Amino acid sequence: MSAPTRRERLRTSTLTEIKDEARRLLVTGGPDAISLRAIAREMGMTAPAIYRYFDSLDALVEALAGDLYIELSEIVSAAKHDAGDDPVTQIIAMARAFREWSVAHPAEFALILGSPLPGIVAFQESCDDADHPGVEFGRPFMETINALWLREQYPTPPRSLMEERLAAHLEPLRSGHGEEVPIEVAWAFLSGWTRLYGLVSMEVFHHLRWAVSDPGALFEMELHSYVGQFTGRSDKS
Amino acid sequence: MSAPTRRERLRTSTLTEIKDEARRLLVTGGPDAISLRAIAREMGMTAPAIYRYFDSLDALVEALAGDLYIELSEIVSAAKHDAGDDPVTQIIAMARAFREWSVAHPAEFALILGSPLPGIVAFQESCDDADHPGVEFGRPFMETINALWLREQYPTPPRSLMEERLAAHLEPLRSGHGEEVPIEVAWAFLSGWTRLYGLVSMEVFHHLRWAVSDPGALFEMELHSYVGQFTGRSDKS
DNA sequence: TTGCCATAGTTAACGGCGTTCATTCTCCTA
DNA sequence: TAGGAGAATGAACGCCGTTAACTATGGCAA
Repeated sequence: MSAPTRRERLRTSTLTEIKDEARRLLVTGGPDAISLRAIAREMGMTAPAIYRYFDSLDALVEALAGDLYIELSEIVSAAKHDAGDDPVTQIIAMARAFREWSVAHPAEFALILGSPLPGIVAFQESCDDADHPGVEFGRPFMETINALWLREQYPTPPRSLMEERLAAHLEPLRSGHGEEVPIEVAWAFLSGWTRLYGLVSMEVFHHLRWAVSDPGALFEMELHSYVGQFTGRSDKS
Repeated sequence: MSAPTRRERLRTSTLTEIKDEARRLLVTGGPDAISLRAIAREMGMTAPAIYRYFDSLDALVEALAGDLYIELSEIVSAAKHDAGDDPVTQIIAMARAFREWSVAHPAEFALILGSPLPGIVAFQESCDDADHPGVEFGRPFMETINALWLREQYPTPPRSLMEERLAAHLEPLRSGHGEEVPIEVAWAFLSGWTRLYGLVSMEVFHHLRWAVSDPGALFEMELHSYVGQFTGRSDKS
C-alpha cells in the first residue's frame, strides 16, 4: 500500500496544485473567478490539460468544496477537543471556532455553506449517504448536545408536541447519527445549528451591516443566550 | 407630473420586459444564467441594445435585486396587516409569509439574501442610507417586536450585559429605526431575525436535507419556540 | 411642412470562457 | 529496446460582456 510510484506522486502533486490555485482564485475573485484557463495560465499549462485531472470545472469546484468541508470539520473538532470535558464549554468553543473560520474565509464559506451554485447542486443532492461531509461536520455538535442531555434535561418544546409534529420527519438525521438519539437532542441540535448558521452567514454575507457595526458582539450575546438554555440560568434582567 | 410621453411609456415597458426576462432566466437557470445575450435573444433584440437601459449586466442584476426586495417587503407587510392586532399573531404571520415566499422563490431568495455575488456587493455596501431596502424590510418586524415590548417585557439577556457589550455597536440600527428603541427590542429583533433567516435559508439552500425530510415541520417548531419566549409559556415538557 | 437631432437599435469586433478533438511528446514497462 | 499508456498541446466551436461605429426613426422646433 505504501511506495507510490513516481507517476502517482506527480499526479497527486499536480492535483493539489490545481485545487490550491482554484482556491486562490476563489478567495481573490469570488466563485465565478475560478476558471480552468486562469488556473492553467497560473500553472504554466493550457486549459485542456486539466481535463486529465477533473471531468469538468464543476467537478473541480465540487472537489474543492469537499476539501473545505473537511478542513472546517477538523477545525471544529479540534476546538472541541481542546475545550476540556464540559459539554457547555465545548459548545462555546465549537461555535466560536466555526465563526472564526467563516469570518476569516468568507469565500470558502460561501462556496460550501452559501447559496448552492447550479454546479454544486449535485454535491448537495448526494447528502443521502451517511458519510457525507455534512453529516460528519454535524457530528461533534450532535454528540456534545447529546452528552449534555444525558447530564441534565434542558428545556425544550413539549415532548408530546415534538413527537407529534417533528418525529416523523427526522429519519434522515437519525439514520446518520443512530436511531437512539432522543427527540429533545435532535431538536436542540437543529435549533442551535440553524441559529449559529443564520448569525454567522448573515455576518459573512454582510447582511447585518445595516444594523450592527460589530457582529462579534451580537454573536457573543446570542451564544450567551443559547448556552443559557442549557445552564438553566434565568434570562430575566 | 402625469401624462408620460409616448417615448417614456415605450422605454419603461422595455425596461420592465428586460427585468422580467432576466428574472425568468434567474429562475430557470440560476444567477449565472442571466446574460444580456440570452435576454436580448428572447426579446428579439441584440445584446448591445440593452446598454441603452442598463450600464452593465451587474447594474441590471442590481436593479432586479432591488425589485425583489420590494416585492418581499410588501408581502411581509401585507401578511402583518392581514393578521389582526395581536403582535404575536403578527409575528407568526410575517415569519410564515417570509418562509413561504422564500421557499416558492428560491432563486430570487438566493439573489437578494444569499451569498453576495461579486457584482451585487456594491448593492450591499450601500446599506448605509436609512431608506435602503434592507432597513425597510426589517421595519415591520421591528415595530411589532417593539409593540410587544410595550405590552409586556419578555425575557432577554440581562440589560446590564447588553448595555455593556452590545449597545455600542447598534448605532446603524438605531439611526435607521429611531434612537429610542430599547436595547431589549433591538436584541429580540436581531435574535429573531437571524434565527428566521438561518432556518429559512438552510431550507432554501437544501442544507437541511441530510437531517430533516420536512423542513416545514421544523420551521413550525422553531416558530413555536421563538414565540413562546414572548407569551411566557413554559417550554418544559 | 420641413429639417434636425436625440433616441433606439444594428453589425462587427475583441478578449475571455468551457469543452472537444486530433495530435505530439515522454516516461514506464514488458 | 519497442510499444503503449499517460500527459500535454494547439486549433476550433459556441457561448459570454463590452465597445465602437453606424443606421434608422419618431417627435419637436422653425
